[in-house]
Amino acid sequence: MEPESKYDRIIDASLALFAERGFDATTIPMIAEKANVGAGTIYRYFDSKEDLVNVLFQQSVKRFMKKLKKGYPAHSGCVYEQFQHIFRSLFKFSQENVDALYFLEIDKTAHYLTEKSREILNELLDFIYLFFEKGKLANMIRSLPSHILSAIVFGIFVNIQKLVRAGEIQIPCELIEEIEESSWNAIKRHS
Amino acid sequence: MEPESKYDRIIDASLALFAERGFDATTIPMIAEKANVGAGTIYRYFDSKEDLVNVLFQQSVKRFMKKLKKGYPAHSGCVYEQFQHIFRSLFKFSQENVDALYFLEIDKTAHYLTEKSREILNELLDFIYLFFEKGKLANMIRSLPSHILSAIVFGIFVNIQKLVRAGEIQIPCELIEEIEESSWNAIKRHS
Amino acid sequence: MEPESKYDRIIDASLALFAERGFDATTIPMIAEKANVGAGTIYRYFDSKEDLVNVLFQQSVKRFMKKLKKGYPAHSGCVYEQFQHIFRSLFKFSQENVDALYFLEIDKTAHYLTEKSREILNELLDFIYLFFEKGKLANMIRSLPSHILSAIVFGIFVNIQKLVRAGEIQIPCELIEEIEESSWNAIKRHS
Amino acid sequence: MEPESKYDRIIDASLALFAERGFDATTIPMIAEKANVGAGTIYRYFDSKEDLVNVLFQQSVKRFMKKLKKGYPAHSGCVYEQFQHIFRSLFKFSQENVDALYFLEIDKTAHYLTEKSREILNELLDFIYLFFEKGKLANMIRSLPSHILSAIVFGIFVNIQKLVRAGEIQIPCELIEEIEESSWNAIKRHS
DNA sequence: TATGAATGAGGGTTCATTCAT
DNA sequence: CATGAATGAACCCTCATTCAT
Repeated sequence: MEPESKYDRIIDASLALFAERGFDATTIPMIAEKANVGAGTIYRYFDSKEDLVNVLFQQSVKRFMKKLKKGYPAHSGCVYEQFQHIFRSLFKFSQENVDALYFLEIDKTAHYLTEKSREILNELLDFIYLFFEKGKLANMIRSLPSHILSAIVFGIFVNIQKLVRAGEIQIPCELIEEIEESSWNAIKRHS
Repeated sequence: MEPESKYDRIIDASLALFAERGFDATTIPMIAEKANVGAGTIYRYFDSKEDLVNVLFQQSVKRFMKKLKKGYPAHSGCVYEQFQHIFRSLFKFSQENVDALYFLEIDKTAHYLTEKSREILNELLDFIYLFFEKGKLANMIRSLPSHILSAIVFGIFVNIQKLVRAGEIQIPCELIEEIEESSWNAIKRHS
Repeated sequence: MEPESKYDRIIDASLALFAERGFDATTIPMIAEKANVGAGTIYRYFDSKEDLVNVLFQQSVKRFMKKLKKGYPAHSGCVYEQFQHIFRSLFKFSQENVDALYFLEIDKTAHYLTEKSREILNELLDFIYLFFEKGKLANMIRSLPSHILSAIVFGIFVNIQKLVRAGEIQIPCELIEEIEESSWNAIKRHS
Repeated sequence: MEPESKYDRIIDASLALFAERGFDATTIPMIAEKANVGAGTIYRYFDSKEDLVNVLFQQSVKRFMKKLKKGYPAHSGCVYEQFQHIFRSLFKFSQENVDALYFLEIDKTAHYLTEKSREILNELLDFIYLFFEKGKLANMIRSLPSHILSAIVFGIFVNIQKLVRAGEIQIPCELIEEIEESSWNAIKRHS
């Protein structure tokens, strides 16, 4: 018997496969084999393949948001400190689950996402956008639309994470401060 | 009769569909209908769906590379000028064909890419990497691995382009200089 | 705990479901839920779904046959009296168990019936046929093959019973004498 | 190559199988094999298995209704003549297509029938009911609800037709007049 | 004895690909 | 050359049946 419960094995296997191949190219038999369960077993835990991906999506977004909000220096007023918190949350999150980051890369318009999933993603985005709005008011952040600023930070991070998953970078830990600074430079206001 | 040749119509239709829906969610009948040809006709020009996507991929990468090399200030020695050229090539390329950019967003590990396609992508990457290596030697670029620097620039651009295609940004033309500066700030050496 | 034994609850639940939905559209989980037992429990009492339906079939046919034979005026010689007994047995049987009648409506060629079940049905038919044969000899019954005469009487009754189960007739009790007469008219010899 | 078109072969094969085994016990592979076509081919002609059965149902009911209305002595006023027409239409219809009669035996509440199908069946039933209503007014028909009278006539005919399909009766042609009379006796008013 | 989680064969259906026209 | 009807492998999913508890 495997160390994990069947549910966990299905979660892990499908997360890995979705991250590697995408939703449409991942088949239920693939997930079943990787999770070492029967194909039918997946349907004891999830209504459908679509349900499964949405559970994973919502779980991932919620976990990231929890990590983000935990210890967020909302009242320090220091924009850079807040940025650092966001960036390091992203890093820690990706360290804990390389594959879950796949969902932060997903297009909001992905055809298999439910309305509920989109709502949850929007909660995350609202949080991020708020940071940028405040940062702009404080004259610390570039005067760009918040969704563009967001696209910049996440674009950088997610694209680098792809390299990690592809095995092209072993331990980005040492570089992470450099990348953090680089990201900050991308969005900060250069007086 | 349509203005374009059947071959071109197939190319255009499949490019648009792959960009909109992804490879796996795009079917041959969909392409045939959009291209206004019979499904069988596609197989007169391409061996398979996989062949088609690889032709498109290679064509897109090659076109971008051509644009990149044309007028590239290789000998000026000015790193910033070179960066500007790269960034503006990217922008012009995306202006001329919104859909082709889909392939610059594609993971090198996409399950349908052939070895040949990966090689061609690597040619592009080598060019980009060379720029970064020289830039680092010239003390103009951050001391980060070149594939990370590349991931930063392309991560920013492609992620923003997603917003364009999603219709969330109407005319990024006005913002493009801002974004260019932002990207440059992300990679340049801040003494 | 339910009033009935688990066996009885399975019998009742499956009978109701087969009558309502048919054999093929009834699933074991459905039966288990309605009977308030685990799905596996059904297999402690029956070898298979097919076995279950055959047990029900045979039980139903036997019960009806028992009712038919009980008090049958075999020696009165009065064909009409005998017919009345048959018809009223059918009616009483359907009153006592609306669902069991499902099996008298079943085609002898139903794909899930075993040879044994067919034999038992034939025993019933033989009894019925004998009645018709004697009735014809006594010049009381139309000169038609017995299986046709049988098809007439059962066709009428079972088809009307369908209306009852569909809820289109509330209380056929008042009409039953009319229907009995109608059925008798269909088969009796009109001199 | 078979004599019929693929469409016709699918129609014939599925009609035979539905009549023999019922909707739920008939599988698409079964139909494909009997029709000598690929399974996928069925979906070029029908949206789904449900669509197929509804097409067959509506076709059958419409054909029967057409036959029924053709030459119907609506204005003769002679109830017996009208009954004869109905009965003989039923007979001719069953002669032309043994299997199509399956659908006149179908429960109106069958889970796979669409609303459209039910409407079409109701048109047929309205026609039949009207005959009975007029017959009762003319004091020629028993004073029973029309749907019961209808159940009687169709119950008889369809049940006998089952014997034909089971191969238990070879040529009912000779007996048909007897059966017609028998059916008439079942519903006519015996003064 | 009783359970229901687990299974995998087989259901309905889609779609990349072929080929007769 | 061009087509689209035809195919069947493989998709997602259900459910009869088994078996560890």
